[in-house]
Amino acid sequence: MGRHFEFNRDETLSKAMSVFWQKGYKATSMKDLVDEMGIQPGSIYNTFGDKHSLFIESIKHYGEVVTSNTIKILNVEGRPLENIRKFFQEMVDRPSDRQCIGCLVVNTVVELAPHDEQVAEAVNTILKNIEKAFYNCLLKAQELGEISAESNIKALASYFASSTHGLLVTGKSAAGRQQMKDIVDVILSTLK
Amino acid sequence: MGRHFEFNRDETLSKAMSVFWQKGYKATSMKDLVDEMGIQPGSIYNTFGDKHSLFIESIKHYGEVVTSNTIKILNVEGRPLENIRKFFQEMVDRPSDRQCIGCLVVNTVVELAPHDEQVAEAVNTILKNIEKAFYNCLLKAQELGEISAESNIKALASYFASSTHGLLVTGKSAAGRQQMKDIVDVILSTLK
DNA sequence: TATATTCTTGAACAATCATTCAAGATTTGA
DNA sequence: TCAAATCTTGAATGATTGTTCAAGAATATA
Repeated sequence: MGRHFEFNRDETLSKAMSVFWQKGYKATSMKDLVDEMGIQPGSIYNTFGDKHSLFIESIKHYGEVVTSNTIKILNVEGRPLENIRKFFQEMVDRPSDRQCIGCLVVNTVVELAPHDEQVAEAVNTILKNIEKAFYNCLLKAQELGEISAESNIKALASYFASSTHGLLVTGKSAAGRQQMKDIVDVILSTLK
Repeated sequence: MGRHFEFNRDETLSKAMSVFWQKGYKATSMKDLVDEMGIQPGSIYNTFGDKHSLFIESIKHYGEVVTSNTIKILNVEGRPLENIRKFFQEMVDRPSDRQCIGCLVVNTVVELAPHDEQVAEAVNTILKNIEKAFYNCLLKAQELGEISAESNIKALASYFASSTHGLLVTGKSAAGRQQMKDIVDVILSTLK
């Protein structure tokens, strides 16, 4: 009983996520959120709590929607190493505006994680998922004999995750496509 | 003629730089700067202009003092590849609080560069210097026969710079020392 | 239809933000 | 010693911040 919600919770959360992704946490004002989400402050506070809680939810939403979609390619059946190559190729092929906004998780690690325990926890969960995806992929590659049984795939997984972060930062600066391609070539050379 | 300055310009600039480094641009308030720099708003505005100008100067100061000191190791005479290894070893050996604040340039690339042309320019200048340092080091390695003449040292220089950014992000998250060491081992394996 | 319940609105709030400026302090040159 | 010049101070400014809340709108049940 009572009045119905006039907006879809997931849709507005997704819009909030986009604003935080583009502008960062501190630079996003409640006015920005009101404008973009299309609902008034009261509805935001009633639905998501305060700005900080909305941000935490936005990060989790990012992990469930954006990140999990990005790393899906690593789970494709067939040739694991080829999946890793495609993953990095994908990072190079992004249009320049997409390079500029980078990744909400990496952006947040840099801006907030060291000063905010709650944010750090939400972000680290996603980071672990990324690393796990690389690890599982490398494990399959090892089982299929695509890489040596002596390879330290735990170290390799951490390395590919860290390399991804590096590319996301490099993509945000004035790096051109060719430079990104060069870097990816070297990153992937560790698989030979 | 007239009253003398009671503070040293470079010293206060260095203090401002430290605050921005620790907290980021948006999260640093004028009150923070007044507290840390030890001078009143009027003196800050009189000496450095507004907050944004002070930030630009802080970045340039960082490039001249911190970055240039960090990459100095790449120019040491003798065995260039050993210099690169020492450079990355240095990144691993940093204490955890140093890992957390990361690098002002990388922090700024992520937080501001995509939305602020002036900042982007100041930051890109430093990024180019880092890459150039790697390039010159690799060039010497090639001349000394430490690496093959066929190596694409331009790509390698971009790669090492990008890898450094990745490590700085990884260091800001919950990564432990062993994980950082593992990553560095893989990064350096491209030199073999 | 009447009442209770719940969501929406947006004006109002106190706190904080970056910035300014007039008054006071200090120094130099006359 | 006086006047001009320059730096320091910190209260005041208006804008913006995140947040609240009372009034209005919509729905469900009785």
